[in-house]
Amino acid sequence: MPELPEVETVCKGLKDIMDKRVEKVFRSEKKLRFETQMDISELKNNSVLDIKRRARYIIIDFSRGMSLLVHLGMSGKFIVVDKFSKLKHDHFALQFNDNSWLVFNDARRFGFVDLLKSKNLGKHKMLANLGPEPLSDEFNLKYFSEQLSNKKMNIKTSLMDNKIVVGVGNIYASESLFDAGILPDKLSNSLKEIEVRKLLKSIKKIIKNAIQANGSSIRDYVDSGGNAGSFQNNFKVYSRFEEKCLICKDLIKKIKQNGRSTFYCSTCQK
DNA sequence: AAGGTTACCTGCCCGC
DNA sequence: TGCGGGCAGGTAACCT
Repeated sequence: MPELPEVETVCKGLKDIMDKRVEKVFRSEKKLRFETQMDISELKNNSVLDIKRRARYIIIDFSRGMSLLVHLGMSGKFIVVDKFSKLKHDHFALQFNDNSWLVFNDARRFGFVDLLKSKNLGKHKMLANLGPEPLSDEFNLKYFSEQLSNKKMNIKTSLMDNKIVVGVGNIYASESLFDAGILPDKLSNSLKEIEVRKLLKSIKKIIKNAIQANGSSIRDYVDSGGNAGSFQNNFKVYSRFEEKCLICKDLIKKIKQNGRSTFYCSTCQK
């Protein structure tokens, strides 16, 4: 499901649960990506101190030095509801002292929930080797040029490499390359400085705009309040195979790169 | 050792 | 209507 703008939107919505105290915990029988390090019943009687995002991971800090690390995978939802109805793909839930519930629902179960000591977060295998946030100052021209100059793989695959920059997934990789006017199958180390500069700017712009639109909803993405995003209305190429390019009217093309669909305009992108 | 391929899952949509 | 194939927003363990 989610790329950075979607996870950011979910996180913003979760501010509702700030300071609430956990009264009950629920875990389904089904396996997620992996099991929690600590027993989730440890959360009982502890309060939510903070909610953060790093890359596509959601971090909820609780009292007594515990943190919940959550990834939504492809199909995960993290929703606050008044009544918990144990739907088919509900795998984890917390009931708070005001009787509201925080529910993790994930049909494909590529996501996970982990509970660990906050001080161990930095060492967590999923967080330890991440590149910079796309909107941060560390993601700058010097850094980006250096990273790409080492890479022989196509530029679209590099954009989706979390060691280079986090949070840019299949949608925003295609959209950023279109915005920058760069063909997705160019080799990363073949980009000229002016192209790297353009691409850097486009990634930041697209991610920023998508956050403002509360993310993109294609099939089933919803935020913590159950609301869809609207950035799908701004797609220039993604999921527009054989539709007219909004700029030049030529037909949008689709190719497979690393097993994932890439959309682009062969006239506007060089 | 970088870079490509496969696995992990369920659901939906399309063509036959 | 049913069934098989292909596809889906992610990540990392495997191979070469």
